[in-house]
Amino acid sequence: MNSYTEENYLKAIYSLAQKSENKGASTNAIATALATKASSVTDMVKKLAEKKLVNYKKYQGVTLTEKGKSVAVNIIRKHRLWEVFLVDKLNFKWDEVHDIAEQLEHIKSPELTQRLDQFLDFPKFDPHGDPIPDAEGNILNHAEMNLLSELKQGEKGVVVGVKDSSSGFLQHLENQNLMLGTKLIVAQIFEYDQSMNIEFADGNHITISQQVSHNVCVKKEID
Amino acid sequence: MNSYTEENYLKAIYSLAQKSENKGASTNAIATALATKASSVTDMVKKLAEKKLVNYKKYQGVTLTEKGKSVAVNIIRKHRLWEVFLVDKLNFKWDEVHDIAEQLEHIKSPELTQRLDQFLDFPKFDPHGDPIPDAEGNILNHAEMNLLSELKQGEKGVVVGVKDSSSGFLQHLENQNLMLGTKLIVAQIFEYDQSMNIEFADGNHITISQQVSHNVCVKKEID
DNA sequence: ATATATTTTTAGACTAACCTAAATTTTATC
DNA sequence: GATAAAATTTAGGTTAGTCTAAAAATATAT
Repeated sequence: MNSYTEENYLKAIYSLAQKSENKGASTNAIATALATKASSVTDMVKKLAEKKLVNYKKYQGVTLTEKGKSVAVNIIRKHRLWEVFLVDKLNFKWDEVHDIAEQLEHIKSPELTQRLDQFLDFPKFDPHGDPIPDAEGNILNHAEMNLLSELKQGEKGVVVGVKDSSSGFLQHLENQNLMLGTKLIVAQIFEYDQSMNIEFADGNHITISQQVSHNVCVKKEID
Repeated sequence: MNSYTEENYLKAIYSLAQKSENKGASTNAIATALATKASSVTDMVKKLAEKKLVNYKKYQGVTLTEKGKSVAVNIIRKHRLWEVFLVDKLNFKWDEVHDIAEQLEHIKSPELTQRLDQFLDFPKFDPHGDPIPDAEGNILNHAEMNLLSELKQGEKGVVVGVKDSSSGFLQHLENQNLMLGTKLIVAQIFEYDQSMNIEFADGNHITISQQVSHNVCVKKEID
């Protein structure tokens, strides 16, 4: 089992890796991210290396091992699920939840996480629009995702999530048959109000406002 | 702000004070409650005394100050609210929630506690039947409650809580169909070992040891 | 390529919380 | 009231995580 502090280091290293492509996280960068000193980072990184959670060579920066990545992603999963809970169920504003989720993410109980996920109807995005990793640690890369409103005429995509996860919006999508996994083609975009006509696999067409297309996340399909 | 560990000490001292009327908690008793050593307790108690959270005189045991009591009660409030959440919203069994609530009770955010309370419709009792302190720290008096072992032959009662909330004990009760809200009559008490035969509303009878009846709380029903 | 600046690591210390073992105080017993 | 037993405290040490200051390695600039 990893300590609260170890978990925070892994999370910081993970998110630094996201930002700077495939280079390892530097000692200083980690120190800045965690508001601590470089020497403390060196100590901790050695410990994480012993536990096979990071790859570390002196002076060469740090990367997560598969094991370390899986721990980090699980914490991010919990963080984002709790954020959904706080906003959707307890009516916090999206900008008030970070510090509380920062504490809740360390609660240890896989069963709790699973049940929370279910209670929240398996949300795919947190209130800030960041994707929530699934229980196996699969996480949608933000790079390979677009808002439906960003697609151009003729482009194909599959619905992978929503930005607005209010029950009103989800209801609306369901009424329109726009659901998770739905495949679609952008048939036409109307200049006037940026509303969009889309075609489903079964040939049916619907028109949606930009407000809607701006809150639906899709993965582009290239063929 | 108090550490996780300090909070656990305050909670332990509070609950020991409940049990043994108005005497201070002894060093050994605290050590046992927290599965630590007496010498560690002495160290921590000195620290809590410096912070004006407990009254402490060497060799004389410990009592909570008003400040310490208020911290302890707030943690108990959070613990019990989270237990309600886990059982009512996430469908955990009442004997599965203690360890998780033990972690959740330390989350620091008064706003969160308040909203959770509201989300749960301001519950007055946790799933084990223990009263939930309100935001000001007022807690319902356990006085109108008896241990099942205190009832006499022929007396009626309804199960409102447990003293031992270990999952082993709760499991045992469930197996015997002794649950929160269960109505019963004391059919017979066996002198030899003080074991007790009780009758349920449906006419079924079971016999329980004094160890069990001594850990079940009931509200007497007079008719 | 050498000197300088920056980054990183090491060395040595600190605090919180814990431990064991020994010393002290209180309580119980005769 | 002396003495044995039990409870409690003290003394000294450990580990996790942190720090400052100095040393070592790497990167940058002329």
